[in-house]
Amino acid sequence: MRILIVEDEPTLGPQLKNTLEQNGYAVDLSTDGEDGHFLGATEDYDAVVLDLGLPEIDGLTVLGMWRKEGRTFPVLVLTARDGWSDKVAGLDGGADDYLAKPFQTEELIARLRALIRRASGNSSSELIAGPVRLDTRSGRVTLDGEPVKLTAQEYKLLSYLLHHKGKVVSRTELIEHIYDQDFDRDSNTIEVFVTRIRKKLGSDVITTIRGLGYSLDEPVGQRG
Amino acid sequence: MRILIVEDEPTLGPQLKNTLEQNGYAVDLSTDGEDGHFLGATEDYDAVVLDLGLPEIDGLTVLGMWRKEGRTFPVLVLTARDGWSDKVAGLDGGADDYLAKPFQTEELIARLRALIRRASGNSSSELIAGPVRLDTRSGRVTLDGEPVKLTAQEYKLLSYLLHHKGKVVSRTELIEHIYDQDFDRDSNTIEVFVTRIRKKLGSDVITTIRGLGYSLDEPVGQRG
DNA sequence: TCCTCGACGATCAGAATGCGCATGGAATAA
DNA sequence: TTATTCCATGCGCATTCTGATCGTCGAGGA
Repeated sequence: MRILIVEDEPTLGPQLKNTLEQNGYAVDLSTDGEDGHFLGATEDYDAVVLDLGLPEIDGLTVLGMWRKEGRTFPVLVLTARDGWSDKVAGLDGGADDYLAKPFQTEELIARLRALIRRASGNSSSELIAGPVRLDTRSGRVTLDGEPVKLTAQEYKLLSYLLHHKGKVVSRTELIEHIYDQDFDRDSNTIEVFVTRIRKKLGSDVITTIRGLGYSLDEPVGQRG
Repeated sequence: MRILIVEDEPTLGPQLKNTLEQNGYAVDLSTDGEDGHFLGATEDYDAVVLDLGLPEIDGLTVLGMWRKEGRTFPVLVLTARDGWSDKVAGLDGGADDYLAKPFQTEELIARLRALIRRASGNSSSELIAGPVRLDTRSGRVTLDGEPVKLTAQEYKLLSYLLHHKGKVVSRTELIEHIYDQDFDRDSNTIEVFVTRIRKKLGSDVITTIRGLGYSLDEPVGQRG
């Protein structure tokens, strides 16, 4: 899952980025409205954390532009003030959730998780595909009930596939959502991690659609 | 489905081509207006992605020329962000849809899909012929509800026939729309793939019109 | 109506291609 | 150091293409 943070405070921004990365997200950080807007318009994010009090362009304006341009990613709005009116304005302006500063990072993470879950149409925090279960809250993965130890990247990849179960996910899409902005697209890392995951969880968990990408639901073999 | 991209930016162009090819399209890329116009005038495309800001000849001019020459393929116009007037001019000039740069590739793909669907007169993303169903969004094919695994080329061929249900499609037309520019036209690959598809989906799905080509609905021979 | 012939399409098997997989080792982070 | 991630290489196999052969349809003549 890839997240954009638009936050100008010099300490809070990097700190958030760090925390979220430790929680298994790929994070891009932007410190002003213009750059932030550009990133949100070009790159493909699973969620955005947007501070309303930005220099240059106001956060609400950025949000409005995104929505006008048809961007649908969930946006979590941060505001400094007691800003009750800000909250209203934010939600009206197309925000999906709202958090008043100061806040505890734990809460931010919980809310982000919920946003991403909702956006991908899942109702539970536990994602299931056959014998594999992934709990987005604890970050644990089990196979037939047995806990399995996944590395960070393995987890990210599996998580993204689980969030888009049934859909064919191209290698490009995986790269875009697992890594942040600057990453060399010409490599076979995705294949490597798919191989690793298959070794740990069984080879039939992830289906290869040759020439297109990977998928989680088995495309053939249902009966009735 | 075959698509022409006219885009001069050295990174965006190839990247788009790559993405679209991963999504099962045959793609030709042209980097300037003159060449682009020539391709659009001579070859047969299912849709065109046209950047307005081109060197030499302006994109709008190219579009105008095509329309004057009687080209009817749907055109998706790309323009720089502020270009509100560009949008109006583009739509007036015969464009079918409009996307402001920067944009997300996902959205481009979705819009292209919609354009091609509309151009072929289909209203749903699901194409149906008898017991066969093809969902253009997920790329899945089912026979009597059972999922069927098709290879990339098989899928392209079937997809084109479904988009032109009822029409007799010549072998040449199929080759032109399934492969990109440079492909040896003298081969019997089409026959081979028709055979393969018939094996997977039943021999009565595709009707042979001797001397002309293939067809999906039998144009003659309904009863009652 | 039947037969013959020619042309076109269908099918098959082998060859070639290219994609995806696996592995080991280098680079990096913890 | 140890674990993880990344990269490069070679290999295997599914897919695609080619060429040859077989089958079938239809026209024309008797």
